[in-house]
Amino acid sequence: MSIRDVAARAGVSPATVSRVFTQPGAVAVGTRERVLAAAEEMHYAPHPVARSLARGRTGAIGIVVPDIANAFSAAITKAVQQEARRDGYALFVSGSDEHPQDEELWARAMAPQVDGLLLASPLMSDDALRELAELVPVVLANRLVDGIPAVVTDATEATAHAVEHLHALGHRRIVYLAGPTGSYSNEIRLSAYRATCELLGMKATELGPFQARFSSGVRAADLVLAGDATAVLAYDDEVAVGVVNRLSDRGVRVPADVSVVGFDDTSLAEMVTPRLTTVRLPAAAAGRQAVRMLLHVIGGRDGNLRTRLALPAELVVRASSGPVTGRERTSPTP
Amino acid sequence: MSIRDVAARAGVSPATVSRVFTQPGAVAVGTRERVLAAAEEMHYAPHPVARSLARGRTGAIGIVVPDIANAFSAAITKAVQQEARRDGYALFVSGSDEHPQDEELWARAMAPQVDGLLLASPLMSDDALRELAELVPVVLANRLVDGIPAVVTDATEATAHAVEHLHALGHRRIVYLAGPTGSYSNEIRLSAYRATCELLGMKATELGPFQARFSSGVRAADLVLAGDATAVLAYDDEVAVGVVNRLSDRGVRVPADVSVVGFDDTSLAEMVTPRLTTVRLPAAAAGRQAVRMLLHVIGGRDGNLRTRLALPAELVVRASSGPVTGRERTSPTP
DNA sequence: CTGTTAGCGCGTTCAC
DNA sequence: GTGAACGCGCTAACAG
Repeated sequence: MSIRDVAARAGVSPATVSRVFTQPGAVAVGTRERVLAAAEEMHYAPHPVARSLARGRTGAIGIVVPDIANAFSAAITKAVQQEARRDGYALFVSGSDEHPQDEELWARAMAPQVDGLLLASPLMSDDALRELAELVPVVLANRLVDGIPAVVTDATEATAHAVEHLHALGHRRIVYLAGPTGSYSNEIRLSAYRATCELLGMKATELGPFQARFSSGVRAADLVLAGDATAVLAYDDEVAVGVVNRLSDRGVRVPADVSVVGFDDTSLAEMVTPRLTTVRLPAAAAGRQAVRMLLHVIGGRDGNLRTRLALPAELVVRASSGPVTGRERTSPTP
Repeated sequence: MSIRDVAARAGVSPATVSRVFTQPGAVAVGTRERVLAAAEEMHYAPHPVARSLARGRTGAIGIVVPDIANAFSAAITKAVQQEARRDGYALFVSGSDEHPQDEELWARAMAPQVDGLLLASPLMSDDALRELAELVPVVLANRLVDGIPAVVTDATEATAHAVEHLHALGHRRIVYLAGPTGSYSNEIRLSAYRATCELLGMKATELGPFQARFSSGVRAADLVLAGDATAVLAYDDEVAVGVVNRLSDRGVRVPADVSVVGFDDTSLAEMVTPRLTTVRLPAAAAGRQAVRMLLHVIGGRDGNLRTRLALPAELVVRASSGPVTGRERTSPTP
């Protein structure tokens, strides 16, 4: 049942049927209704693949995230999928497992079958990114590269707030648990952390790099305890939760002995005990805006959309950060 | 740069170029290398859309999950994506937000642009499912419908183990927090719960239905406390964690006063305090097997793959379940 | 082993 | 407002 069958059934040419589905206004009302009726009866719908070939557009976009199962990636993906769907676009998803090479591989594999690509927190090189952007419209999320449109969640200010918050609680030795090297998010957080420490006259100490997962936090916790820090700024919520867990297991109380702050404010943050103080990143908004930007680049959109957008983050104070009381150079019970 | 350009450059016909990329063995070595060289120089790669149209297959499969951001859905999706990629298939993803109608809508939207569809814990009717399966190869995950291939995680036995576990700890009043009505997982859990209660001479009590999310658990906790149950079997980990949180907030200790058991064993289970006793569902294995089955149905696979697979679940005892001590008809401090 | 011939199903000029 | 003709890029059936 192709366009020809419908045409025959309705007594018109295939071209007219095509018009009915692409520019209904250009067809006489009577003809249109006759065609629609025929299509309805035959359960006809335009074949997406044939349409793609003829139009040169696929009606699909793709997204590559560091880890599909990671709560932050999932939050972005969810928003992206919803927004894409609103415009009739389907969404391809691929996870890179934080491997720059896989990332590039999957991105290139997707490129020819989509109208545009969304890269979330990509780790590949600027050059690789630019080459990719030659092949297909690309929008970056949480990464900045000259010449490529991007949406970033800007945690600079909020990170400063986090450090100030801890400082105000009396903390003078705060350690930052670094995320993946080359990650834009990590660089922003790290530099804001350093700058604020300097501003407040504290020494900046970093541990890592760590992969953005729970087990990294567990491992990091022992490293933290080996030092004299009273507060931890972890790369993301998962790491932070790992830290809290291990600390608790070792008898160190949070926040009485050590304060812990995360990043992202994924749903996890409110589910753990104590509830996590964290820097909230607008994942859903970023995902939505990235799609808008991508569809704009792909074309068809009117109005001038900005090609670079920074969405501010925000410190959310909960229960994992508190005043300094316990751990003053006294080593914890192991 | 199409197949014709490469053909011209290599001095062969388009058909030969096509063969080089589809059945290299059928082309003389010399010719093949000449073609490959030409293709290389011109950065030629077969156009996926044109290929799809000619072959009648898209090289993509789709999955519809209840909620992209849900940890269990994400775990399945991740495994599915990895397995699909191994066979060169791209993956479309769509979330239904647990709305049966959206579910059907997105599934139908995907149908014409994929070679097969994976439906995870679908809520739509059997008939809707069968109609869909007429349109495109379908494999179900965690749902059983006559005539449609399926992979299910079978929690029957493990649910019994969970109830026995609680019974052995001295619990005699266990309440089950039901998940979405019409959900296969919920039905399995519920009936196994009832059967085991009966077997052990306990009254089965249910609350719900609840949506599979944290906030549902929070709400459910108060309902639980209004009754006299000493143990809770929650539809899934998220709900269980919601229960634990609210219980803690109300001064009820877990597991000293009330024991809580979840389902899924998502990463969440090990991240919360106390660590969650839960029935582990083999999400990744189910995802992988579902893909294998789908690709088998789509065709090309040899060997006889079973069309229905049940993967056993397993009770994982952690810290949220313990002996009855506290709550013996004494109402908790609000 | 290779080339020729036909489509796959639709969109889009052009005339009418 | 409508139809005929051509092309999107590739694969498949048939010759040779």
